[in-house]
Amino acid sequence: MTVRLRDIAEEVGVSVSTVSLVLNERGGPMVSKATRERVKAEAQRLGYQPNVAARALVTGRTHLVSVWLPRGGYGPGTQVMDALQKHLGQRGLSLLVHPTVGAHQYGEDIPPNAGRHSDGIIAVEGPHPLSASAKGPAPAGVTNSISLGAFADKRGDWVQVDLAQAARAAVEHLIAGGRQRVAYLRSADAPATGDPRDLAYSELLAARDLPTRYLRADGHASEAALSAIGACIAESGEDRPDALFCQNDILALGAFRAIRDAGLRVPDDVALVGCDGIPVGDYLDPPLSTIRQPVDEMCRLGCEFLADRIEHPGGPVRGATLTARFEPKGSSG
Amino acid sequence: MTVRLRDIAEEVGVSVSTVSLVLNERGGPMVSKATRERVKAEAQRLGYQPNVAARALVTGRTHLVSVWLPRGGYGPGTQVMDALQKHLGQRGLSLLVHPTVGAHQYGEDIPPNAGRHSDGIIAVEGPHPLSASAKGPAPAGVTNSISLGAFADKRGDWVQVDLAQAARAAVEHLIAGGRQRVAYLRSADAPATGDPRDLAYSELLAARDLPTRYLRADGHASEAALSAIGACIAESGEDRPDALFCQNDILALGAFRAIRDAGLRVPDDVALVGCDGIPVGDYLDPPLSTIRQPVDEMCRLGCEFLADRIEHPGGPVRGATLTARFEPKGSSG
DNA sequence: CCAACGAAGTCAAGCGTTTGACATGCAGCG
DNA sequence: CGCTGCATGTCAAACGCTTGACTTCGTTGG
Repeated sequence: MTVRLRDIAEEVGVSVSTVSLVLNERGGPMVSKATRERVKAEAQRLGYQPNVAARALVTGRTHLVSVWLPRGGYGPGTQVMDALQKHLGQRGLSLLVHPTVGAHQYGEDIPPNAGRHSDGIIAVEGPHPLSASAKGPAPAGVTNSISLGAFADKRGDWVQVDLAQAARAAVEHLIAGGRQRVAYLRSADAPATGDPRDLAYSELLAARDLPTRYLRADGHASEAALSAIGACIAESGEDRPDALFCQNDILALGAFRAIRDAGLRVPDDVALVGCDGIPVGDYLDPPLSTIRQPVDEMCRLGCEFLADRIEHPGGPVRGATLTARFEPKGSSG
Repeated sequence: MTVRLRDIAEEVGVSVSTVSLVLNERGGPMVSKATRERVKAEAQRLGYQPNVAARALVTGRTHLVSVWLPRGGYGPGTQVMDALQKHLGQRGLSLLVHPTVGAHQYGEDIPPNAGRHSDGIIAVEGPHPLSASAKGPAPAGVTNSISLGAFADKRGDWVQVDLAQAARAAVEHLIAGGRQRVAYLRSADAPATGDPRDLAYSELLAARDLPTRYLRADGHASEAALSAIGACIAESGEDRPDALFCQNDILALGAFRAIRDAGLRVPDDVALVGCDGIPVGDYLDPPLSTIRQPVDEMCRLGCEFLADRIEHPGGPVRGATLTARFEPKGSSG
């Protein structure tokens, strides 16, 4: 059988309360040094581990945090998870991961009792679970949550990654390289409006009187980009884009291949810029120009804000803005 | 406040037990259709969601499953998580993810109470948590676990992916392509012995009287492969390998780049084969030859075995072997 | 010598569910 | 009319832990 507080208490000859007091190092009534030592030793010897359910029942805290993470096309997913684990772990919290259908919608992937298991929710590239825009069932009993990413929802705690400057830098870099027909490739799954990449693109091209061209991949996956760009090149002839700004690196990967499949070269024939800074980008030939997101810092702040809110539910709303950096590499000329 | 069984009971005018009985559809005492409807309606109206901690305390089940997943260099990580979520979700289980330091060792990443939160553990490319070889603290109260992957630990339930045939096919493919100096690149973090890729390599080369050459990357990351292969090429001169069999795709990625950085071409100068079948492999130029793991099937079976064991802890040990497939693409000529 | 006090520890209620044992009422039967 | 049997429901203990209120006892100050 698993060992309970009572087992330790009986062994040592004290009450259950005393054992609890000792093991939790609480400030309550005092326990003599001698008893404390005996209790600790016995707990150690028996290999006691608290029953988290019982503890959660009375304290109302589980020391678990739910992470709602876009599935599939979300490139930085692994980095985000590792970073979150690192920072949450330092505060004694573990990760309950719910991959969701996509950015800004939660769908069927979140069980209705999702909120009950955890002390808080980290919505990566998604709105706060209770917001009107959070499609899908609102889990019961959720009060602590934070929204992270480029599309952070600011109706609660948030950490936003500002892509605007980097996006402008990227587009200007393409234009400065002499590109005349710059296209923008976005995923059909992404929020349609307010994308800072899109904004930078349309603004800067308009300012130079260059034509814009919007391409749409049917989903987040590389495959979708592959067929979208393949079709675009096939039907455009000489009019095909000579530069491509992709909403994310996964799409860029598909575009990369479509360009080569068409017998064209990157960056000579088509310059390519992605977004996110996924690790494999550096290992392509040529390496992928990208907008690198400060994933670790974003997660660090997010964990700090959420952990603080869990401790003090009534505290003021907190937010922070980080800036992404454009990193030109070989793929953009 | 959150709504409890008692709130529903008072509203409807029945006892808490009755409400519990209705909501759990248990076979116990009968409840009239009329009451049942009233209870359900009221639960719906109040938005009742059970307190999982209280339930876990009495039933001993949390409906959570811990996944111990190698961090960093483990390519199929995201695929595995998505597949596990899909299959566990169908059985009402959610995912508690613990990224660990690496295959076959758990280290500091597993909190000592990890076992208490979940009904079972899925050790991906790792030994059963209670095995002697599971370095790191053995979490208390763990009885249900399954080991998944190429290095499945068979001292409990397991699903193994057999790489042997595919590895032989890969090596033979390289030899058949006329390669004379085939090298094998492995990670220093991987288990040193019993690797079927290694075995196929050494056996088949010996059978042909071809020289073997072992290269070692200092870790799982592409970066480690980059410097290992870079150094190898620099110091070998004409003697450099003309084919490279990599323990996994992430390493292959680094090797890919090192080869190009040295001014050599894939596959003309060096043929390349990886292992795992990570999604990006298809988008490289040329696409990466790889040994594709049946990730989804592995996860499906793993979830089935584990879920069954959770239901019937005393059942017989179960195991299954799946075979990986060699998929030659452009990178191996 | 007695009141007051602090240190050390215990009591017991309560967290929200589940569940086997029991209660109630009514129909049918001999 | 008393009994059995069934349908419908309630009781109350238990799960393991936390915590505010309380007890006990030895010491100290007046």
